[in-house]
Amino acid sequence: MLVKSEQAITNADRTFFQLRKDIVEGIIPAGSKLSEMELSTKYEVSRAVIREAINRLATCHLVERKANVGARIVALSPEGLVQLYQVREALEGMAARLAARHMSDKEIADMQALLDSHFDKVKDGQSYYQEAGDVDFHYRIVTGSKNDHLISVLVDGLYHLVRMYRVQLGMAGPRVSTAFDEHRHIVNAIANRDEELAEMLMRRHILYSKNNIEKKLNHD
Amino acid sequence: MLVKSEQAITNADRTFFQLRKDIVEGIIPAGSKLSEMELSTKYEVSRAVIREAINRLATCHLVERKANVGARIVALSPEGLVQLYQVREALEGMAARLAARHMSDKEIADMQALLDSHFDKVKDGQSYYQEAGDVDFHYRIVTGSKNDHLISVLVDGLYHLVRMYRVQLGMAGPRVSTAFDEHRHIVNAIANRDEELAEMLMRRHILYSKNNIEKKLNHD
DNA sequence: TATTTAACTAATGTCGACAATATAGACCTG
DNA sequence: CAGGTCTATATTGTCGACATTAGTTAAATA
Repeated sequence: MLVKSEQAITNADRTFFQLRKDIVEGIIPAGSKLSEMELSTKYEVSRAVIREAINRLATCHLVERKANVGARIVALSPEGLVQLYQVREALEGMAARLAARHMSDKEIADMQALLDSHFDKVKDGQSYYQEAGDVDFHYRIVTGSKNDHLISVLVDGLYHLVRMYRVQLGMAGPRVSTAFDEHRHIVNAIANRDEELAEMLMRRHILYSKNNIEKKLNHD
Repeated sequence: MLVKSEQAITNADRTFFQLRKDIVEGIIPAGSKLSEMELSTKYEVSRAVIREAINRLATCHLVERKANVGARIVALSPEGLVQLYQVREALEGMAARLAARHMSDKEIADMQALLDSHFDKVKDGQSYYQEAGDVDFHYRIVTGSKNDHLISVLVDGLYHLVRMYRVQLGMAGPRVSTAFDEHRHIVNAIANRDEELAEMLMRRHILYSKNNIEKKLNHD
C-alpha cells in the first residue's frame, strides 16, 4: 500500500480533493449541475477557489464545462464505461510493456511480495482488501513504466473516473481469484522481461474486467 | 482539411489559444518561466484570465505548475519525445482499431479521397502540404474512433506537444513518400474492417516516425 | 569567514464587487 | 392559440486589491 499521497498545499488543492471525493462517491449526484455560488458557500471558500477546483475536475473528465453556462458532473453510461476501458486497455497495456523494460529488479521483487500478501488475505476471504489490492497492483505497473504522460493521464485522470463507476454502480463484486491469477501472470511476464507478453496479458486482463462489468450491468 | 476549428468564446479562451500558439511556436522559449503579472500586461487581460489560461496549458502538459512558485514551460528533451511517442503509439493504435470498427463507409471513402489529393500534391513536390496532410490524416483516424477520451487526450493534449517538438526541433524533414504509403496501408486495413491490422500498422507507423526523429536528433 | 537568522521583496493565492451573458417568464402579435 | 420578442434575474466571466508565501539580501553571531 504505497500509493502516492497527494497532499494539499493551497486552499484550491483542498477544495479540489474534497470535491473530487464527493463526486466520485456520489455524494454529489452524477449528472447534476455545479453552481459556483452554491459550492462557495458550502465549502466556505471564494468563488475563485471553486472555479479553479472545477477547472481541475474538468481535466480529470469528471465534469464538463460550457462557457457562460456552467459545469455539470459527467453522466455515467454503459457507453462511457466501454470507452473508458478501451483507453485503459491501450494505456495500461503500454504501461505493462514499459514496466517490463524499465522496472528495477527490486521493484519487481516488491511487487511479487505484495501479491503474496494479497494472496494470504484473499485466501482468508478478506474481500475488503480486494479493491485496495487491485488499485495498488495497477498503480505499481503504471508508475513502473517510468513514463510521465502515462502516469499522469491514468493516475491523475482516468483512475478517478474508474473508481466513480465502481462505487456508484456497485462493482465490489467477485472475480477475485481469477483476477488475482491474472495479476500473477502479468508480474511473471514482467519478471521475465517479456514486453510483448506483459502487454498482451494486461490488455486481456482489462478486457475481461470490462466484460465482467458489462455483464453485471445488463443483469440489472 | 476539416480539422475542428475550436472557437474562442470568452477572453480566457482567446488568451489560452494565443499563449498556446506562442509556446508551441517557440515565441516564448521552452523551459522559461511564465510570470502572471508580466503576461497580464503583455496580453492586456487581468491576472485571473492569465491564471485560467495557464491552468489549461497545464492540462495539455505544455507547462508545469508549482504551488506558490509559478508555472514554467516544459523543457524539450529526447526522453520527453520518446515518452510522448510511446503514449501516441498506444492511443493511436487503439484509435485505428476503433476506427476500423466504427467509421462509416462514407467517412472511410472521404479519407481515401483525402489521401488521393495529398498524393497529387506530394507527387508535385509540394512538401508544404506534408505536415498539414499528416495532421489531417491522424486527426480523422482519432475522431473516427468515436471515443471521446481518446479524442480529448490526443487532440486537445498530446498533439500540441507533438507540434511543439516538430516546430522547435525543425522536423519538417522527408520521410514523405514512405509515410504516405504507410497512411495508405492503414486506410486500406480500416476499409477492410481489419481491426488487428489497422492497430498494428498504426503502431508501426508511429514507431518508425519516432525512430526517424530520434536519428535526426542524434545527428545534430 | 562561514553560518544562521531576520527582514525585505516580489511573486502567487485569495477575495469581494462589477460586467457580460444565458435562461425563464411575461407580454405582444399574427 | 402558436410563435416570437422583450424584459427580468440569476449565473458565469472579469477585474483590481489584499493576504500569504518563497526567495533573496543583509545583518548578526560564533
